[in-house]
Amino acid sequence: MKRKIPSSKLRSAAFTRTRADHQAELSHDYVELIAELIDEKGEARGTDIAMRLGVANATVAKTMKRLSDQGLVEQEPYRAIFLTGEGWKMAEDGKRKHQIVESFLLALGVSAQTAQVDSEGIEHHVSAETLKAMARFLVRR
Amino acid sequence: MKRKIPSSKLRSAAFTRTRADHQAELSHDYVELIAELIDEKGEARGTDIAMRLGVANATVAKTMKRLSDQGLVEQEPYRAIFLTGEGWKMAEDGKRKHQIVESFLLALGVSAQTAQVDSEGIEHHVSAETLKAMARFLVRR
DNA sequence: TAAAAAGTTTAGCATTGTCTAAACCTTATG
DNA sequence: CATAAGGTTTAGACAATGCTAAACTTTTTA
Repeated sequence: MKRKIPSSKLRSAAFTRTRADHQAELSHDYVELIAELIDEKGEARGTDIAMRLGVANATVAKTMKRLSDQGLVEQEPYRAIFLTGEGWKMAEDGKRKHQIVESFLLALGVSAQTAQVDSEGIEHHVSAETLKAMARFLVRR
Repeated sequence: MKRKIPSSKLRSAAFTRTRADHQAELSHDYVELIAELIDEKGEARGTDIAMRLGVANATVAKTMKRLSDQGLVEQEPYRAIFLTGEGWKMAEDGKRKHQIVESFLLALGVSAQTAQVDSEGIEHHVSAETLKAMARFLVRR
């Protein structure tokens, strides 16, 4: 009973998804960095986030409000930023994905630096199925 | 004389690149679709673009103005849209990339539908080096 | 060929993510 | 412990991308 999905439908869906993805990606990047900073230093401060991400302090402050509304981070005014349970889950998930993709690219034979940079970009667009295939490749190759 | 690039620098660069990529992605998607429509029907009309991409007519009109400013498309008022030389180059480049990534995912063992969807997302984040590695894999596997 | 239908453009608005500059707290230091 | 230095927040601006509604042009059709 499987019907072929018309490619125009698929395209429109993919395009719509792209828009949503871009917002999600930003959240992921911020959340993952906050997790790293907490691991490294015990807390994540606005300035540190701004510096590492290469954006202005004000941008970080505004983004933190959004992430807070989304239930991903917790923050008191003028204090450092922490992750909620959900935030941690997202960060760990991202890290896992990232590691698989990066290792995969290395195994494929690209340079360490390219693997690092490309995996940041690719990480957010890899479905569970593709991720599994990459993991399989790493084991079986 | 090679110095190790600090990971914070790399991250900021990657993040910055991500922002630029997101803007470029939209242009790419529009341009590639226009190319497809011209191949299929001889011309690309606003309504067709809007329908396939799932956006409003007005959005297409606005985007076309931007693409025109960027020298990617050509258009007379109330007439169909065509690509400039640069536009064609971009479209062909994207198509080539897309095909490599999609074939690669298939070769990796993911389903046809996942390959189609994921390749749309991944395509825009793959460097020349990674693309080459994927092509090599396709040939040598 | 005049009227209806279809397509395109313009106007005006909303949202997101960024910035700079200024105001505001907190921490460190003399 | 007063003040300077350093972080944080707020205000206001801007560009990109999207929308709806209305105006306008082109094409179709009766």
